[in-house]
Amino acid sequence: MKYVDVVIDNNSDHTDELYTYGCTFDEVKAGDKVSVPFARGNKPREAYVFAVKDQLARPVRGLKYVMEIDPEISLPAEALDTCRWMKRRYLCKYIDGVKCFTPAGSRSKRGKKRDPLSEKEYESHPAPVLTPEQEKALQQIFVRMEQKKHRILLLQGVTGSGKTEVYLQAIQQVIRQGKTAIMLVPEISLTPQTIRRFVGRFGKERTAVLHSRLSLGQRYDEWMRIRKGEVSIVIGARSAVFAPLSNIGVIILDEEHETSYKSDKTPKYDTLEVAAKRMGQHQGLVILGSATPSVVNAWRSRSGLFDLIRMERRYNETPLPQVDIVDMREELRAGNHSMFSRLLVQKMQEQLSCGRQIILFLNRRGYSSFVSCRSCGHVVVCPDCGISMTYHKAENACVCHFCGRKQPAPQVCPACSSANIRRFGAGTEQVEEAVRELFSQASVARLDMDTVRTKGSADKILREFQKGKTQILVGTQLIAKGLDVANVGLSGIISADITLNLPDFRSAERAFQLMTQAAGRAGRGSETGSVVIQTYSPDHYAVQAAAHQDYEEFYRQELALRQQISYPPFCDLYQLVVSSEREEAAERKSVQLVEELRRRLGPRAAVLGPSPAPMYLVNGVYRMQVLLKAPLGKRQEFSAAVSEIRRRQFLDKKEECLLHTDINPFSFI
DNA sequence: AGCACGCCGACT
DNA sequence: GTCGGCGTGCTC
Repeated sequence: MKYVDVVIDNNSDHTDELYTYGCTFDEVKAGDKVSVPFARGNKPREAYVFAVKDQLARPVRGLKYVMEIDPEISLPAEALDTCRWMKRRYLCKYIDGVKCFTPAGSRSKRGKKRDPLSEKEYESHPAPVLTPEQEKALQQIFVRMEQKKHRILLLQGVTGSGKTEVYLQAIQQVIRQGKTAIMLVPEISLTPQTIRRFVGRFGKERTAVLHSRLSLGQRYDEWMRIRKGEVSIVIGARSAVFAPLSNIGVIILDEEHETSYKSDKTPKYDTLEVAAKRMGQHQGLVILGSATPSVVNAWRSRSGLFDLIRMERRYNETPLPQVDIVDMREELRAGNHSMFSRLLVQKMQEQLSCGRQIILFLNRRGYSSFVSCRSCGHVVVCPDCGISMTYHKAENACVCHFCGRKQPAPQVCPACSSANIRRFGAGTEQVEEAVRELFSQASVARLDMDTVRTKGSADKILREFQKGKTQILVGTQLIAKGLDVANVGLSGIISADITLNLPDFRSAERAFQLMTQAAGRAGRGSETGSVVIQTYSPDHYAVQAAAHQDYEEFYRQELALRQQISYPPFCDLYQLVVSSEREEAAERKSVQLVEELRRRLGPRAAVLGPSPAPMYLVNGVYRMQVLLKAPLGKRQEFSAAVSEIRRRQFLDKKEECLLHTDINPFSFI
């Protein structure tokens, strides 16, 4: 007879603990999925074995027994350890962590193969000759691999420096050593071309691809292939960091700065942290790649926490584009009220006349960003979320960009019935319209979440552009990604201010990354490209640094600011949201939370709030926000305090309040 | 969360 | 008497 500690698959905070059962199956091992009788009805429930013991540490009243062991699903010990760690780190439940590691689907009933790569053929491309810089980067990686110690490396390489080839050969080396690898890319770059490149190099037999387009069944089958050791490489988006590989040698995060590496739903994990936790147990490497690293990881790589490898030359030695900043205040003074500066129009004409393509960025979809009454000042606001609604001309509707709610655009002011209702702030829809008017002979396309939804895949729109069928492409930052080599002579940023002025401490970082990426799209062929950045803040350091393509300059200034006002990387920032259907309860409980935090963490702890959350009223739930800054090295203590407060003061449903926590969120909205 | 238990009012 | 409303408390 064995005894097992299990986690019940029950989505409740109240059952988030280890339950001890007897087990008559001697083959039971930690990680097994089992079936156990639970609660009064003794209804069979799924559970996961976290520990196996030969004796009970203390007597258990009413001990029950494991009914059966699922022969299909079993997690490696390392995964269990990562689940325990996730519970502490992200204040989630055991089962939330377990769900990350287990497939949602089930075995195919008819034993059919559901291989997502089965139909296609993949050409194998031999490894190209490396540039001296790539060779050097790779050697540094190999040296780290030889040491067989856990290490995190930041590969900071300018756009076009050939980072992907370095990843490919690093993976090759890991496989030669008989180990496995996980290659992570942002969902948006998980295109057929990317998949083709990796599968083409390593062959589909040894590669598994995990992405959001897979069906539950396909995902299950891929999971089984991985778990059985049939594959050596897993390529996928964020969630692939949980791939059940054993003997992992390296986990690579390409475009490390992308916000999609932070999960936005429970458990709100940071992919890099999970990768580091797993590789700590496997004694392997984590490689981060970016042309514009996040300030946090740039700092870690410069303070010795991570290793830094740089690649500063473009693969084909293409010169950097020429960047012009246009001060839109001066355009106004000169009587130009349009959204295009004179310089941008002139450059667009030049490019069109010599047959080159143009991309225009505006980081806001829709037609107008808000609708407001000129008589009384009323702004059309989403009734569910309380944020201003965006006008979409194609549908003549007001759309909430947070919850997606759509309603007809009002003809008169809903508050005072005045006909003086107007739309403000241009979006991509309006830019597209204006471009068509200004350049009626040119072919124009738009790429944003709206056109992706209605006009087929982003891939299709991008392909048309790459084939040269489209001359001008208007879009949000979606086009700053996926777009690779094309005949782009000019890249225009319609308004750098939208990103720059977001209410978030990372807005400058985002704006810099966006501008740099946009600049990187121009002139990737043989000729020098041109970039125009339009802004009302031409002297802002992020704009200046982007214009000079100078990452270090941006980093230096941004880091100084972060230090001054204590933001990451100099602290961990906790977003705590108290929510309730009763406004009064949310308010009272959030005040109590602040007092409790101060009492436990001392008066010097930086507790900000409570204040109404950015989305104060969402679907009938009121939300109060408290921000908490944990100084470096205090993370565990602060997390434990928050966890304890939640357990003692928010678990009882009489409180009518929930406490949501997000540590270092990527957005506060 | 989900489910059984139980205490109370309404109805055959 | 007994059916069923949902408030309460527990789950190895």
